[in-house]
Amino acid sequence: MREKADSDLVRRQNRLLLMEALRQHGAMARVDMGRHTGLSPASITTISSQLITDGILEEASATHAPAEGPQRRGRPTTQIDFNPKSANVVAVKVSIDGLELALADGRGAILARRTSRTTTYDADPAVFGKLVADEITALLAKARVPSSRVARVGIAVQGVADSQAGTLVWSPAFRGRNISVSAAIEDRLGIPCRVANDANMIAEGLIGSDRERYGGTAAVIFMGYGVGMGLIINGRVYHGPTGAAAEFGHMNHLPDGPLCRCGRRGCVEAYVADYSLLRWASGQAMTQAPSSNAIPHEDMLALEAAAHRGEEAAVSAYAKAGEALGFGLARLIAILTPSRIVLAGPGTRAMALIRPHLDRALEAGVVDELRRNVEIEVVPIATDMIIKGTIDRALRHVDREIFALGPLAKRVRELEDIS
Amino acid sequence: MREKADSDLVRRQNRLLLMEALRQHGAMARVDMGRHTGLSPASITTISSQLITDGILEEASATHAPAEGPQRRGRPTTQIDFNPKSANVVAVKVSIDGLELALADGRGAILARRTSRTTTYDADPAVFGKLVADEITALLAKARVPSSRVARVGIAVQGVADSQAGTLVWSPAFRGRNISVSAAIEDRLGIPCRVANDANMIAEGLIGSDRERYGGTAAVIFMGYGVGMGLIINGRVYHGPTGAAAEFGHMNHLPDGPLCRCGRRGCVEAYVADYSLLRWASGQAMTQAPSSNAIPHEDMLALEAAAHRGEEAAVSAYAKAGEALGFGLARLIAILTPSRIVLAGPGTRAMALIRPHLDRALEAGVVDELRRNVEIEVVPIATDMIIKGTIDRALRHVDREIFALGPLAKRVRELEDIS
DNA sequence: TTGTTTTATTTCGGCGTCCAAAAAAATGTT
DNA sequence: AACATTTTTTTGGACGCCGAAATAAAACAA
Repeated sequence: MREKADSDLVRRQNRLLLMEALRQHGAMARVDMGRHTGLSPASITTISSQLITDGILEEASATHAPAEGPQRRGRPTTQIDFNPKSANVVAVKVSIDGLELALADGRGAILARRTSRTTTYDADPAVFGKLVADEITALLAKARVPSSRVARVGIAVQGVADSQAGTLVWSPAFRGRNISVSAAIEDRLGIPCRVANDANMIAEGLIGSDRERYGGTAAVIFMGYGVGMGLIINGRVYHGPTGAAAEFGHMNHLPDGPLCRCGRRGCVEAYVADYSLLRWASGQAMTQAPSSNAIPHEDMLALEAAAHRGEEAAVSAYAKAGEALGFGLARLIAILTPSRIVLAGPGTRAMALIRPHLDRALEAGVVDELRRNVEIEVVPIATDMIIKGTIDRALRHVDREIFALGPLAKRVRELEDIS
Repeated sequence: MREKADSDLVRRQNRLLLMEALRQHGAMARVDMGRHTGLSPASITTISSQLITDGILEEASATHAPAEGPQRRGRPTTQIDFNPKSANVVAVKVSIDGLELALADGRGAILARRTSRTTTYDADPAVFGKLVADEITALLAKARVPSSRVARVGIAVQGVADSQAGTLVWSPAFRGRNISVSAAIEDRLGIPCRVANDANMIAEGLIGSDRERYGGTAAVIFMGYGVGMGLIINGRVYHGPTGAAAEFGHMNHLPDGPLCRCGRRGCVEAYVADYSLLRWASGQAMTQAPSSNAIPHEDMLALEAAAHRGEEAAVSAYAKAGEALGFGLARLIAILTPSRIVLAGPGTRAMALIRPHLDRALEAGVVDELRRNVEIEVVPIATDMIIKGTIDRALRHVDREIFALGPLAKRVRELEDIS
C-alpha cells in the first residue's frame, strides 16, 4: 500500500492483468481473458482494442483457426496474442567459459543466438562492459534488428550482482571486483540494462513455466561449477536490498572447513561444487586454492563413474557434499520454511550418490514439524532456463513499466501540448 | 498484481492509505493527509467525511487547539484522528510462566491489562483455548467492554504457530503439540482470532515505531529463555507458507552439537538461550535434557556476574554463545542479506561478553561484500514490544479488512434489499 | 434456403471516484 | 472594515468499470 489509486492506476493495473494472463496462458480469446482477469466483457473489449491500437497485441489471422476440440456452435472466438513486433529484448548469460546471447521478440520467441568463448577471468574490468556491448551489436546485426527496437537487455551472471548500480560486485568468473556492466550498454546502445544473478533467473524461468507449482515460497538451488540459489518469496523472486541475490553457496557449513573460491572457509560450495568434489576425490588438501578455470565436463563424468564403481575417495567426496548440502537446506528451512526446494543443474546428475547423505543431514538438522511441509524436487538440467528466465523477466518489466502505462495517443498529445 | 481494479478497489486503497498515514504519524489536519497520501484536497474531504460518518475517525474537539508553533494566519486546521470507540482489540502474550493480556482502543491506547501466572507446560491441550477465552472475558469485564465491541484478538506465542489453522504447532511452553487456540475464542466469544509467533510481533512493533528504519529488509532476533526471529522482508513481516514463523533459534549450528529443547542437536538456541548458557557454565553434559521450567531471573544475573568476574566456565559459555550466534547470523546474511539485524531481549544484557566472539564468527562466516551492508543493532528490552506489536497488527488488520471496505450505509442498504 | 439457437463481441447509458478550479470559511494584519 | 492568507468545501468534468441490450457469426433444423 504505497500508491494512491485513481483512474490512472486502474488502467495500468487492468492492462497489466490482461497482459499477465496472456503471458501465462498464451494466446486466448476475449472471453477467456474475462475468465482469467475477472473483468467484464465490456471492459475486455475496451482494453484489448486499445492494446491492439498501441501495437502491443494483435488478433490472430483467421487463417490458422483454432479448430481444436469439437466445433461448437455460436460465434467463433478470435484469438489474441502479443504482437511479436511490440518489442525485442536481449538476454546475456555470463559464465566462466564465455558469453551466451539471445534475442527474443515480444512473445518471448528466440530470434537469434550467439555464443562467444572469451575467457573472462582476467578480463580488464574497465573493458568488459564494452565487450558485452559489442557482442550485442553483433547479435543484432546478424538478426537485422536495429537497437532502437530493443526495449531491454537482461544480463545473468554468477555471483553477487548489484542491480541498482548495474555492477558485478563479486563473481567467481572474474578476478576483479565491482565490474561495471550496465553503464557501457546503456551508453553505447541506448538500451536500459539490468544485471541479475543467474540462479535468480532460473527461478524467474520456473515461475514463468508453472506459476501454480513455483508461485508460493520456494528455493531453487543450482549445483554445478558453483552453487547458487534463487529464492521465490510469495510468488516473486527475492532480490535483496541492493538487488544482490541470495548466496546459498557461500553460506558457511562448518567453521574452518575447506577453502572456498570466495576466500572463506567451510562454505557449502566448498563441499558441493564441481571443483570441491574433484579436490576431495583427488586427495588434495582442503586448503588447496581452487582452480579458477572451467572444469572439463569429462572430468566430472569420470568422477561420477568412479563413485559408481565404488572407489572410496570418490564415494566419500559425494558423501561429504550430501551432508553439507543437507545441513545447508536444513538451515534454509529453519529460516524460511519454503514449501518447495528445487535442485537443478549438472551437479544433480550425481543425485543418487548424494541423496542418502542429504536426507540424513536434513533429518538431523531440522525439527520434523518444519521439514514435513517441504517438498524437495530434482530438475536435472537448467542451463537454458537461465536464458529463458532472463528473457521472461525483461519482457515482464517492459509490460509493467512501458506497455501498462497507457494510450500512446494520449502521451503524444501531451508532448504536442508542450511544443 | 492479482486483483482487478475498479472503483471499489480505488475506494478501499485510498481509505486505507489515509488510515495508514494516520496510524503512522498520529492526528493530523486534512492538508497533511493530502501531503502524505498524494490525494487532492477535494478527495481528502470526501474520504475523511465518509470515514467520520462511519464512526472510524473523528475531528478533534476544538477545545485543545494545537497552539504549537507561531500562530500563522489563515483558516486554522482541524485535527483528525481515529475514533477511540471505532473498535477494540485484545492482545494476549503466552509464555512459559503465564499469560499477559491487554485491551486497546481504536487508537492503540491500552485501556486495561491482566496477568495470570498459570504454568502452561502441562496444561491439557483441549482446555488451553478455553482458559485463554476465560481470561479475555475477565479482562473485558474489568474494563466494562462488551465482547461485541472487540473486533479482533491477537495471540503471541513462543514457537511455531499455524495461523491458518489457529493452532500452536510446537512450543517450548507446552509439552503437547498442535494445541488449538483460536477456535475456542472464536466459538465462545465470537471474536476473530489470530495466533502468531512472538518474535514476529516484535518485528511488527518495530515497524510500527519507526517505518523508516525497519521498513526495508531486517531481522529481529530475540534472545532470552529461547531464541526467536522475526523477519521483515520488503517492509512486511514474513510469515511462512502456513503462517509459521522463521525459526532461527532452531537453525543448526554444528552437527552433533548440544541437545536442544526441540529434540535436535546443535541448534543455535542450544548455545545461546538462557538454559544453554547455564548448562555450559554448570559443567553439565551437553546432552543433558534442558529443563522445561522457567529459569529464575536471578540465576542469569548471577551467571553474568560470574563471567564479568572472569570465572572460566561462565566466560566460555558466553564465548560459545557468541560464536554460535555469529555463525548463525553469517548464514542468515548469506541467504537474505538483510540491511539490518536487531538483537533484542534480556539475553542482550550480556552483549559485552558475547560481542567479540560474535564479530569474529561473522568475519569467518561470510564474504565481506555481503557483510558490509548489514547494520547490527542492539535493543536491550523488548518485552512490552510483543504486546504493542500484537495490538498494532490487529488494528492494521481491522483497518484493512473492515474499515477500508466502505460506507456502512451502502452495505446496510444492500442488506435491506434482501429482506 | 431460411429461420432458430448459441456463443462472442460491441455499444450504450449509468455509476463511482478522482481532480482542478472556484467558492466559502475562518482567522490574522493593516 | 477591508485585505491577505490558509484551510476546507462545492461544483462540474473526466475516466474507467459495469450491466443490459444490440449486433455478429457461426451451427443446426426444417
